[in-house]
Amino acid sequence: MGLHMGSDARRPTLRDIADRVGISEAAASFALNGKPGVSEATRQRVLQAAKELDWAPHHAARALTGAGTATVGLVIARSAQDVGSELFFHRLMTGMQAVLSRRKYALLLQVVDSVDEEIAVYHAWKRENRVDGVVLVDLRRNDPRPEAVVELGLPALIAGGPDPAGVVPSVSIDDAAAMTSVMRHLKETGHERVAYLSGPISLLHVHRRIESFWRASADLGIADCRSHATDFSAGAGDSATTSMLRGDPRPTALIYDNEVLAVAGVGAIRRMALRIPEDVAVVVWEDTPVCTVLQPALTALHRDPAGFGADVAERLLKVLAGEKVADFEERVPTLVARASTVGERPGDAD
Amino acid sequence: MGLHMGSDARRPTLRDIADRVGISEAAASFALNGKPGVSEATRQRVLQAAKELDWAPHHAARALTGAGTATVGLVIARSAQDVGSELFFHRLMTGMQAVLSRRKYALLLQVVDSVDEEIAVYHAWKRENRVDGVVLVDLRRNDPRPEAVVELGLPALIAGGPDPAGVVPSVSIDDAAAMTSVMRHLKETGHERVAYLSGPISLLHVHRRIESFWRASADLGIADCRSHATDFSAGAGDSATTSMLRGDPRPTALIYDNEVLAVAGVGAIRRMALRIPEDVAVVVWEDTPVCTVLQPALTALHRDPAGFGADVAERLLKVLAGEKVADFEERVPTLVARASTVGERPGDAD
DNA sequence: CCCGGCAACTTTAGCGCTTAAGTCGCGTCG
DNA sequence: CGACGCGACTTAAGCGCTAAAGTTGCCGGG
Repeated sequence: MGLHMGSDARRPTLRDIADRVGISEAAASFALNGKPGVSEATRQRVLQAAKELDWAPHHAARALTGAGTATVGLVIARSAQDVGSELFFHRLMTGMQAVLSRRKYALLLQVVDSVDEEIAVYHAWKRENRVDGVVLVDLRRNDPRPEAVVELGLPALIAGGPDPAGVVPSVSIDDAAAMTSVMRHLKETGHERVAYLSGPISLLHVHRRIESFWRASADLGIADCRSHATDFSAGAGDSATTSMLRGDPRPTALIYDNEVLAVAGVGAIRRMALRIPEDVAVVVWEDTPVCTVLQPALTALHRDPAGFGADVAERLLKVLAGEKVADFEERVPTLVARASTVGERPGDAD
Repeated sequence: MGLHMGSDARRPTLRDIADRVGISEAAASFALNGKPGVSEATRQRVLQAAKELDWAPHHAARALTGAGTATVGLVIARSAQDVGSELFFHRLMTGMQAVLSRRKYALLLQVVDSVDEEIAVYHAWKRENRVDGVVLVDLRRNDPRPEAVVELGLPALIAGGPDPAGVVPSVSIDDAAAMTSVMRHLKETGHERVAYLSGPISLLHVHRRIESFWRASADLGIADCRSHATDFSAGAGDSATTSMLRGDPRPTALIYDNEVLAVAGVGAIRRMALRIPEDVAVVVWEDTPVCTVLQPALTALHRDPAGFGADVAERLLKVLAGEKVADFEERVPTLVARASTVGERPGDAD
């Protein structure tokens, strides 16, 4: 029924096209790749034949002759995949995909348990020639990955750099500026005591945020600041919030490094019968659907993971094309002020 | 520094191994693939040489000789990727990966905007020989995809079936049983008027849930039931909740099809100054971190997306191996009763 | 003692495509 | 008018691996 093309219908090859047009395979190849060596007339006939036969280059065959694999790899270490950042990851990936697929590149995904395994995957990919390049995410302090991929000769790009060692180009998010905008906002809304509940310091971006937190504290003259590292879990969010708020004097504003932490924190705040934002203001470092839907809505740092992913992919493709690419800094995340810091403002059209 | 293996160091091939051992390429190939035709002694020497040279089969070369591509594809249509289900998807994927990578399979990912584009991707993958098989997600009513992959001769498996047409095997979740358990729970906690805020009926699983909802309503004798389809958005969750609760008599329990809907709904409920669960009980069809962290914690249907993904991958691999696989039903999601239906029970250790 | 048969290889061919190195006819320049 | 250059192809080789079809050398049976 209809044009039946079962699995047995051998896919067309260059041979078929060549035969149909009455030329050699090589000529057909030239024509299809826009190379010189065929007349325009012939080229057209080849193109036509290719279309009629529904021909497409055999991916493996191409890869075998030296063209790349048209595939980029992404390894997700399970630790980087805690519940708080899954959404971010997912969007990063889909963002990457948007540009990759436009360029006919595929995304190869792998989930592993540790950084060591991750490096093992890079080895395997390289040995088997499975990918042309990889994206490194969630850099840690003293991360062995940049060195590893360089040594392997595996083109790479860091999502969320910059690379301290400077050996792998990166696309990064300006955590310092973002933190500054958060602190400025808190300063402007009258806070003098703010606590930052961060993720694990082993993560490079967390480390940077903490540094900026203290710098901003100094620069803006916010006298009483404290920070506390968590493991990103709800439990940690709850207990850290509780102990912070037991302090005397207690902080008037809390910054949470992710959504899970924040929602747990809000729960703890409520349990202590404190009001948001009158008693404590809350800011979250990631704008997720939950932020807008909670009551009060949470002021959040809004970034664009998909756009980030797109930039990452774009630059990785440049690396693959042999271009030297410089480190790139994303647009600074914007602070979206909501009720959790500014209170209900009826006229707050949005 | 250390064992340097720059990108220029040509990767070893069968030739290298053969030379080193002093046999032919073919013999080496036999040895490495456990085929008869070489003595055990030789086989060992080949294996040894392969290890020493850090050899691995060239993926493209293998694919070219008829072996598969050791890659399975997954296309995500952007519509299926609304904020409420991103988490589910992400976990599904990582679950698939767990089994795929163990078998040396890779996951190829693609994001598209429509079902048509999705089918186009399958065509392209097939033509270019990029994948051995694909996973179909988020089946709709009259979905053209099962037919399409069959016609293409592209092995496939449906995640979240069963396929109404019965042409593609599936791994499915028993929505009917799940819905029944929800309804039974509500009946037991004394509800006689329940409203179901579902996703779009065009989705097969939503359709099934709605059907089961009504069946359960009849079976359990829950007199006053109503259901309302939404687009999964927070806005819809808010407005649908509001209008439901304006009904007279108003429902005493609300079932939400996903997290975003639920959180928005809880917001609306609060705005109407109703108490949870005293005035309205709430159940969510997906257990996410937010459920446990909200106050009151939300009773939720807990499934295991990663386990689901693993099952899907496993069965797809069987299909690829040429085995006939029957439709498979996952363990029924379990209802996790929390404060939003049963109230605060201090003795509720967990 | 010769031949079939078998184990243990080797040779050859080929997967689908690219590319370097021809080949051939034709217009052109000295 | 002949060598030369060039456009338009064709041939051949090869990417790394697999698999079918040889090729040995050795052993046992008739």
